Amino acid sequence: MATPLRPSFFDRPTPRVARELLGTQLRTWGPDGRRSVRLVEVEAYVARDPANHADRGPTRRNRSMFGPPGTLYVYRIHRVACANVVTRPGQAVLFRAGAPIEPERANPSGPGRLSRVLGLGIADDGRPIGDGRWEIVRDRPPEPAGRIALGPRVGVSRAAERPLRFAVRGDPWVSRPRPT
DNA sequence: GAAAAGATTACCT
DNA sequence: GGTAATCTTTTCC
Repeated sequence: MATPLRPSFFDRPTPRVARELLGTQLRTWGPDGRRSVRLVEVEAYVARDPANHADRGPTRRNRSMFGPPGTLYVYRIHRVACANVVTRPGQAVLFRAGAPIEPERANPSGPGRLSRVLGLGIADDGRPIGDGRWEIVRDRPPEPAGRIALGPRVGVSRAAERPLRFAVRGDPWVSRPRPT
């Protein structure tokens, strides 16, 4: 009983969407078939947030962040692609880590490795959820609040103190540094 | 047009 | 734990 998340799921406050994404399955389809991970770590990028790529309005890089809820936002940092899902205009949730499902031996711990495992790249920027290329499904109840660790976001130099990182407490696939 | 910074990762000691 | 790799986007002059 796997329920695909619809665009309306994402049209809610970003931190709440982020929290509820923990434990869901993120799936893609590509030349090598289906790839999937179970999300164990995400970060919220919100309004009036200096760490948010969209904080200074639309640019070429972040234009997909102003698309409808459920839009995929992929950007490159150094040599790495990182994937997000848009919630409300100019806000998104970054997929930081997952537990491997398909293939079992993959290492999706870290936003770059997660995108790599799923085959997501710049070419996928702007794709709507459920378009046949990617989807998110819920196949188990949401993680209870007591099993979620909150902490500061990783690698950001501005608004670094805001607790907008969400992770499944104690999960071995959560990336470093592990939140307490 | 030039320069700096970066939502990272891999590999070093 | 620290740092280099590496390259695109953004920002500033």
